[in-house]
Amino acid sequence: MARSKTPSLDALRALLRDAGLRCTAPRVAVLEHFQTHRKPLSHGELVEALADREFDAATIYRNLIDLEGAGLVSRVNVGDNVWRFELRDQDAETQREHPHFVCVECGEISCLEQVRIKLTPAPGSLKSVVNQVSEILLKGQCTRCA
Amino acid sequence: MARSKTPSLDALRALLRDAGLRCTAPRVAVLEHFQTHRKPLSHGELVEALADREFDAATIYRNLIDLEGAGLVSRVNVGDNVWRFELRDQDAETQREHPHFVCVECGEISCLEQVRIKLTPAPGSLKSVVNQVSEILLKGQCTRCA
DNA sequence: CCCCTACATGCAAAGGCATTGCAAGAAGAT
DNA sequence: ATCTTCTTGCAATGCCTTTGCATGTAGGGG
Repeated sequence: MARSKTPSLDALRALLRDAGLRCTAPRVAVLEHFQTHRKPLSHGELVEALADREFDAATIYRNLIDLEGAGLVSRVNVGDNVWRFELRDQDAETQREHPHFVCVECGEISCLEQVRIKLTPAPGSLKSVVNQVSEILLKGQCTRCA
Repeated sequence: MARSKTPSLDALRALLRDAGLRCTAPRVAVLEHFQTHRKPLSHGELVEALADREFDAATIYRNLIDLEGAGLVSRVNVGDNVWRFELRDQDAETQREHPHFVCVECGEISCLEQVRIKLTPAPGSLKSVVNQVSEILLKGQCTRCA
């Protein structure tokens, strides 16, 4: 099966159905937008992006929560006190959370899909506190702002 | 000079003065509290902790901002959409930002002072986007919640 | 030691995003 | 086609963050 680069609406509907969610216009629209904008988006950004569809903001909000609950999107916080959501990789077990990088100057958010991060336990603190790392956020300066 | 374990009020005042800030009761109180509670605290937590002093919440809020601007405290966001502040290491150049770890279950925040983190650029994405990393946040499960 | 000015505080209010209650509406099974 | 259950719209609330403005005070100068 080819990697569905095509935002086939039917595929999205199937995705929703399989997740146990009803296929409603707002949900499909949200998923479709994520499909074509593969990076963390806030509720507000999504509402604005779909403004022409005239969905209620609360509906989109609850859809994001629902999609998160269904595992279709994941919620990330890049440090500006605004929740963001992004499409989760649905490819079976390939599914791996990736670190995010936020430029402290321009605010651009990047998904570091390819980067490996290694924690060196050093002395004692790490092992005594950290059991498992599930999310990584890096902040700094991006190359464009350098 | 010994590492000032003593929350000497005079030392705190000097710290403020050197930072170009006036020594007011709220500021000293805030710094003193940080001195004895060395971990990220939110504005709300601070207000509550200093409730008996009856400082205005807005005053404490602005003090946090001022202290941050002066480099005495740093602002961190552990992913719960609430700003937190913590005392910054003032020891000359020893001063190094450390990664933070937040347990997604109990919410406990840990400062990983000793941990070294290595980013493996892998393919292309890292180098093309990241110029400099200044802040690291890890989330996961702590050993107590394991 | 008193005076002055710039900076800080208190009080109040506004803004933004997150979250929820409720009645009307629509998806999907029968 | 009908019915049940999940969703949507609309409105309102809550919490945290942020700011305006008049009053008060720290700290330098006289």
